[in-house]
Amino acid sequence: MRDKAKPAGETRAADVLHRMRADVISCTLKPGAKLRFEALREMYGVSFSTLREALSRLVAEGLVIAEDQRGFIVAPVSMEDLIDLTYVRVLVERECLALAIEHGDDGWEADIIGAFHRMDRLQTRLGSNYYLSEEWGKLHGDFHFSLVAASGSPNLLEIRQKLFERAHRYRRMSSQFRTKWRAKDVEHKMIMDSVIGRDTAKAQELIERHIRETTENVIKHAGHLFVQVDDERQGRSADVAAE
Amino acid sequence: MRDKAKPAGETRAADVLHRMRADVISCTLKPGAKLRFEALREMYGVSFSTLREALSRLVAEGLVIAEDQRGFIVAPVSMEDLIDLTYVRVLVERECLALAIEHGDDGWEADIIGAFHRMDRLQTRLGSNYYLSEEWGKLHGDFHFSLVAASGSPNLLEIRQKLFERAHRYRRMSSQFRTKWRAKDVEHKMIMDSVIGRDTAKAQELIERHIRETTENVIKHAGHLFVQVDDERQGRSADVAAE
DNA sequence: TATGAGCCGATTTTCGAAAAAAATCAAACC
DNA sequence: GGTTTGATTTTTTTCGAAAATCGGCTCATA
Repeated sequence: MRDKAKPAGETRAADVLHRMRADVISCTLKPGAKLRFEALREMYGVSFSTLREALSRLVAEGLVIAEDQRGFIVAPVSMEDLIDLTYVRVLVERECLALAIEHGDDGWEADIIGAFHRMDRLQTRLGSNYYLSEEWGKLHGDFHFSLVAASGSPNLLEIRQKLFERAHRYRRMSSQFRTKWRAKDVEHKMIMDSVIGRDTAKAQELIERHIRETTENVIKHAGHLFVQVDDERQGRSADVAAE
Repeated sequence: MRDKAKPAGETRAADVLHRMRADVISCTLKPGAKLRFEALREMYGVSFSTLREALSRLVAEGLVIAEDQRGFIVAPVSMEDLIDLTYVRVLVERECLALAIEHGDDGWEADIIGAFHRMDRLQTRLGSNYYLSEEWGKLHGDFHFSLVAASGSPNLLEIRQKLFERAHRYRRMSSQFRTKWRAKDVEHKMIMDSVIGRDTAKAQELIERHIRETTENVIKHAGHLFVQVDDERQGRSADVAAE
């Protein structure tokens, strides 16, 4: 992420918002890190007010926390949050799946197959370290979204998307520490088949396991990074600052 | 809401955020209304940037919509949104209740009883038109929150809260047009009793009916206000502007 | 030595003017 | 007559300087 912005069509603040969200999710901006305006201004090439606007939206999304009169920090990660997040995601994803399977039409099925193949193809092309790639993360997100896209509930889908992004940050944390990746592609294939086969119970069962196993892997590989919240304002973070 | 702010402890932008959120929810700022900066600046007595920050957060909360390069509007209301919102709320409230009943302790029960009595007392004091009062709306919200406060899932509670506020806007819309109020207090009492009696199934059943009946009443009394989304950008809104 | 009042540098928060973009209106053209 | 083009006005968006606030430090006092 360097100097000059490229505000193509959208507003400059919206551009910064997108970039900052991506940077938080990908842990380029590390959990718990203090966000100093001077540094951010240089990083994204915009002014105070514009930054502040982007930060404010991230606050409302739960990716950044505002401490009144004391600036902003990247939302910390913790074991408790990961576990809670997993719980809520299971609830929401199961419901989304049921709705989508109920309402989905042929076009929806086609989109799923398309999304799967895009993800699968890139995976083959990138080889064993595919999961570190930013682009694969995107396609993986698209695939999971395609499964539930036909749910017909905008409100639920919006909630799902925010939870997914929060979880992606945890996935990303663990992927740095892993040398071998479990057979996700097989899981994805099975989930897709059960969804298109309109087997609601099985699809829900599979997605739940998929989510839970991912969480377990995150805890196993990245659990040591999590902040143990002390008593006072102390528990800054286990890790680095913005720069 | 007039001129000078009272930024007690919190930041001025946070203060404006709270006031604007209340004004959107209470429909002082009408659904679909264009939000012009000059007018808002006068209304809340702060500068452009500060306003923009507050608006940005409301955007992420779904109460305000940003149209790139064309400013902000209050999120419109619609039949479809109300129905979808109701669906999601039922799902979330049921889950929250189950969790709270499972995890709640004595203190939790005491808080519920306290919240109920505060609401009930004000209701008696205000007489037949209690539901128009801003203060009752607050205590009503507090009561419903107390029921689920012990759920132990911060993420789910946060989602619940935002959904509740969105729904409050619809409730508020209909309350203007109603002369008689159904026996909510009896319903609240029954819900409270089943929750404290740890009867999960019954509590879920009652809260679901409570939500659905409220929605039906909103549709009956305020349905005519909803925007029928036309084709193009046209569907401005059925109603008035900020001032 | 412990306590705390007051000052100083660093950082955040607010402001309103300036730049950019969209909307409005009018004249010219087909 | 109706549509396009271009200038003017209104509204939004961005900027960086100025004000407010915080956190740490010193130093006086008990």
